[in-house]
Amino acid sequence: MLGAVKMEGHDHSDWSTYYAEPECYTSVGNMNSGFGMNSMGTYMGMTGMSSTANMSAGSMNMSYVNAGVNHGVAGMSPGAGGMNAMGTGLAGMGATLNPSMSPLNGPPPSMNTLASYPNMNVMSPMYGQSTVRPRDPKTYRRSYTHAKPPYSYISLITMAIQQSTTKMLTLAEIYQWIQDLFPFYRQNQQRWQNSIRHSLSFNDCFIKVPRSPDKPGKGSFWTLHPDSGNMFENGCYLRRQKRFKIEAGGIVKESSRKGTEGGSSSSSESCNGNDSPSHSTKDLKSSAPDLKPREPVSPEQSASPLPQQTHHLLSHHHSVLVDDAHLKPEHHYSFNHPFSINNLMSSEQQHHKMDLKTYEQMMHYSGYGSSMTGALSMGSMSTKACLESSIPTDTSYYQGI
DNA sequence: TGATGTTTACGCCCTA
DNA sequence: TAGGGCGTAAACATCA
Repeated sequence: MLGAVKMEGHDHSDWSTYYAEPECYTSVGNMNSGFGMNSMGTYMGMTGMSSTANMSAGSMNMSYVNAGVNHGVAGMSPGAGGMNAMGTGLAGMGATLNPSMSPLNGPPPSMNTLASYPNMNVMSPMYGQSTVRPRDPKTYRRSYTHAKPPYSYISLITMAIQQSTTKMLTLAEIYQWIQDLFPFYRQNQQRWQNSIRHSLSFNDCFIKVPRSPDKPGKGSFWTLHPDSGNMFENGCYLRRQKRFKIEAGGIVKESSRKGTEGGSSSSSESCNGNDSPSHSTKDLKSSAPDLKPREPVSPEQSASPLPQQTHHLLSHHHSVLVDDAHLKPEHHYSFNHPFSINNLMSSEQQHHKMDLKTYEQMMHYSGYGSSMTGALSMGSMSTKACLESSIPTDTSYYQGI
């Protein structure tokens, strides 16, 4: 299934020294059991957590979430406690984490603050200068901030777009989001940014939406194809099972490629079974240049400023999100995988809706390998209410920061 | 001029 | 081993 994630640190001359020790994040290859947490946890490094045996993998994942949330392109400031709901289910973790895990020594970390940025400093590789366990700087050289995240560029782009309130980002915003979230990408920008651009252009799952004339600026907005939602099965943002491909004629296909990446598909089935026939997906992509731009507005406004076509596109998307998600377990916002964007980008509302009972159940599953955990990360996201809470119209998360 | 966007090519790795 | 996903490089075009 998911391929092993190769550690890539091409430009670190002493890369091996960073990961010479077993704590380095390893292959996510065998996802069957405990994949998510093992791999995520190892990737994350969790320098401060190595001494925290009780720390569940799930909690690691959650900490990762916060990084994503707090560093979103929305300009959210870290540590605002937006992820309180996440903490809701982490009562047990507080004790585990504190005080050793908290660099603050300040306000007693509520469940809210558990998820806040300061803790991330300790728990996240991205901000990997642990303040918890002082080490000899000469001997402690591992820097997980330099670990390449186990996400493909497509995954990163998808995550960035999905976490944005408007579900549209400019290229620069995507760059910024990635860099903010993953310090690894603060270097060698030319290389990975080229890959990002390549991914955006090459993959049909990304749609370019031109700016409106009254919103001048560089570059277009990029959004996700409405039918691309299930590229990452189970929400695992590591490697797509199937590529989202739009064939001539508007058929969403799984592609095949050899030699040229754009090779046409041999299959005519719609992407991952998401056979939404309501519109021509080809049109969505091919006609993207014709789309009038979005107003970079709040989602509440998104219903109107968007040009007809774009609006149609997005509203279709939203309706799909709401309606289809309710019907289809494998939907965008039904991701229940440890590497799910939901684990990275869980919204306050989502976690509010994860009832405590569910969480308690979760906490009884020590191993992340349990199929429970992934779903738990999303709590009751399978419900329409939760799904709706995650659709773009819901900006309260950002507002609450 | 630099950022953005498109396209082609190639290699690596994984899975069936 | 072929097919497919992905990363990377590079050339080129367009645009602010």
